[in-house]
Amino acid sequence: MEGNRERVFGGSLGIEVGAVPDRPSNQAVIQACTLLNGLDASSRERLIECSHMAYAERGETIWIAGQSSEFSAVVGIGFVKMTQSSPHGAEVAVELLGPGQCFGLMAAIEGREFPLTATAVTNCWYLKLPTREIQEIYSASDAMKDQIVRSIGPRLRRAHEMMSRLSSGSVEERIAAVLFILATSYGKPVSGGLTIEVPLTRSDISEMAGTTTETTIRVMSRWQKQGLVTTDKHVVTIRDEVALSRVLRAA
Amino acid sequence: MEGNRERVFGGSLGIEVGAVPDRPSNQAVIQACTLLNGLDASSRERLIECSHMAYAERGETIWIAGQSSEFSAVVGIGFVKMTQSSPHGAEVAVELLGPGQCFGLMAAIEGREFPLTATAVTNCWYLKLPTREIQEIYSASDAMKDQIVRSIGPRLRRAHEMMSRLSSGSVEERIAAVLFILATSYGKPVSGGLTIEVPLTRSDISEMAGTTTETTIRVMSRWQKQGLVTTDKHVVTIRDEVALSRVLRAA
DNA sequence: AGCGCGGTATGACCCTAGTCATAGGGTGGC
DNA sequence: GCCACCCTATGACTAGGGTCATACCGCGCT
Repeated sequence: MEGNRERVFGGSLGIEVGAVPDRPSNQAVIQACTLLNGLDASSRERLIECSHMAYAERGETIWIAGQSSEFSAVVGIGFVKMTQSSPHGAEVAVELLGPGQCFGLMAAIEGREFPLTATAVTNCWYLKLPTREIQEIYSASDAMKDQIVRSIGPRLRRAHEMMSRLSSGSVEERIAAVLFILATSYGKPVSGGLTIEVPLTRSDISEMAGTTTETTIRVMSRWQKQGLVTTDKHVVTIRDEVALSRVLRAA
Repeated sequence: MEGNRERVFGGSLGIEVGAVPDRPSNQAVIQACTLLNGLDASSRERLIECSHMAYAERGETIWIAGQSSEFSAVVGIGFVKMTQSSPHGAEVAVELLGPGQCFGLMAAIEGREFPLTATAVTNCWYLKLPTREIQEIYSASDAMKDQIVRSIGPRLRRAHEMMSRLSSGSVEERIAAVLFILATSYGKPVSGGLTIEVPLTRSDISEMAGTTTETTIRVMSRWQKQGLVTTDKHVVTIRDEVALSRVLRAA
């Protein structure tokens, strides 16, 4: 948990990723989380009490796969990626989480080790929820179970879609697919494009597309030359949506 | 729902896949399903009443992605694969289900279209559960929600593991990984090996490994020559587990 | 100032695996 | 009995993209 130097990159759109963002309140984070927001007032109070806010710098590991789950977490400010390490040591990003999203919750409920590694993609604040309390609240709350079931459906579907894209299709397609998937969750329309409001390095993107950094750079710099995308301080903007979506369909 | 011709292949181990297997009772199928077995007696009775058994031949499509979910289903006898179609029309198998496993349940609960296509891998009997009843039972049953949450954790983990294997690693590795994953669910130790109790064509395996039929045939016939695996009537037996597991780790 | 580091950019090389083509065995249909 | 179809098998060709190497830029650290 480091200091407060100003290392601004990704400055557009008020993200200010290099700087340490303001610490949000426990309450605000829990309120922003649909999974927890449905809880009754007393459980929510209790969670607010026993949770504590933590800070992670860009690139910092929040936990590694295999660790026992003493707590799960909710993203407050910033972005967190969940990676699975492949047999060769390469990390494959399987999920990218933004404000209000839970991670490590399933492991906590089931009382097992974290299956994935959590890493901060930007400087971020996250709220640590003690496993004990989560388990108690979970077993008592019908609403929370329902919320979880409903939240997992989309996750599973995204995972299946990524699987199909990873196994068939060229690298170009996969990179384009990653950009569009990110845009659906984190895209904001701006004049002359659609900005993905997460500062990502080429290497981050390559992890998600299941390719190498070099290839991602090659593909994306070609797209930049063709005016399909632009990058400003690690923030990617899709400039020509139709042209980029043609990549998805083209051989 | 076709007839009863005898097309025996996959005869070992009492699977008799070509023949039409005996029709199981609604009750037996629901009892075999951990997700539904936890229900209270009255809900179970009701489900047994309103469900009806259906038959699908090897290769038959049970439903296709995008269809609205009038019912979900439980495998009674046989195996069903869930596939996601990639943008180029190739079907990628993301899950393989055996007796007692539910499919289409999440779509039914959420009241949305099926995200995946369900296809019979062997001749099989499956029980169709009307969406209406499932939704009612779901919303009333705390136990069912809990069961679903717990059953989905492993599915998500398997999906993430497959993602990491698909995106990094050679085709050989991926095929070996598929065999081992299948073996953990459907493997039975036999003298001199570990038999995967599902009759699968090379093409089925290639769908799961995200590669082509030809490459799968090439790789597996080489393994056969080296004595790592054998195939009898589409049933694969791992003969040399340590050698095959070395493939996972190698280059 | 100088160094180190992380990210971007680009070229050369080569190997993996996808594509296309061809053939043989087993099974069901007519 | 013959044809058609599916599955297995194998060869030849090619290209996509992974690997290695090199360079440049901006930034922070000493």
